[in-house]
Amino acid sequence: MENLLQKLREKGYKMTPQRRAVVTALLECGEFPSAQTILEHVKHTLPDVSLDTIYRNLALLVELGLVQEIHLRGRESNVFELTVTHHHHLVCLSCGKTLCLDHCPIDHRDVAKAAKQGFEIVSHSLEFYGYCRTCRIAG
Amino acid sequence: MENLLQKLREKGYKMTPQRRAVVTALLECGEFPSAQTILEHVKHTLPDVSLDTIYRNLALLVELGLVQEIHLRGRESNVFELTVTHHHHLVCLSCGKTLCLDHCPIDHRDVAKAAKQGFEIVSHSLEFYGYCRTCRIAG
DNA sequence: CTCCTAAATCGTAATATTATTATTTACAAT
DNA sequence: ATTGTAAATAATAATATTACGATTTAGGAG
Repeated sequence: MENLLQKLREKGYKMTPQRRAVVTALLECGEFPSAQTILEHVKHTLPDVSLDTIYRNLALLVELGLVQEIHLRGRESNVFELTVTHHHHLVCLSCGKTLCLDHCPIDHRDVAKAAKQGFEIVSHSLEFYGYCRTCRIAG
Repeated sequence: MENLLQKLREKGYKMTPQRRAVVTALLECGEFPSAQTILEHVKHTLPDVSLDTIYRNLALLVELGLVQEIHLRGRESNVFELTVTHHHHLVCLSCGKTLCLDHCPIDHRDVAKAAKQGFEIVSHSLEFYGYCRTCRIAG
């Protein structure tokens, strides 16, 4: 949280009760909450918060690298996770379950070198899709 | 296109005029059309086509690995591209421009090994975000 | 502490995407 | 050519996500 405050100040952003509540919700909601789930949690303390505020703050946290957004191809809404260490996810196309993958195969410097166009990479989004063991056995 | 017909047959899917028109549109629309752009192109020959059909066929083509979907973080709608060779994209967070990156740093076997959970990976989605040379110079 | 200003918020509207249902159609087998 | 069946479609509704405008607020400067 102190990390967050510092990053906000660096970029001229402010701390608000709503913003703090979104972070708290991410800490308390368990694994992979959606924007809706976070909204309901935040409403316990801030009943008038708007969904737009949730999305806006999540987008900001993603931009700051403090939160990871996970795209569940075609399924329900996207889900979110506090970034403890940078990592990626496996999404099962059959049951929709999300699994963590500790390993990140991306090196921004290597990619920027391959690009050869003066592009400055600041982040990336990567998900793997397939079938989990349970669904493979069932299917 | 013959490649497409074969892949469809393998999995029990059918070829329809709408499906063919979506592929034609991808060939003729220039770089990175959105679902809306493809809809308008298809309407020239099939005026009653529905947007749902466009999305459904694009999703199928993505599933078959024949089309790549590009997520433009927070900007307009997603865009699509026929897969000639598998590759990824750089998206500029300032002007929204999309650039191709010939190189793919992902090896499904390595990742599956790292996962160690019997997960079978069939595809992945990867985009890089940052700032293109033009926007960096502009400041 | 008060003022100032950019940032943030809420409420609402607009857009993007997916799901549902009844009907139609491709295509393989007869 | 006819038929049967699973897949595909169009129309519509539902949901997810983003944008906009008026108002409020955080937080630094005086």
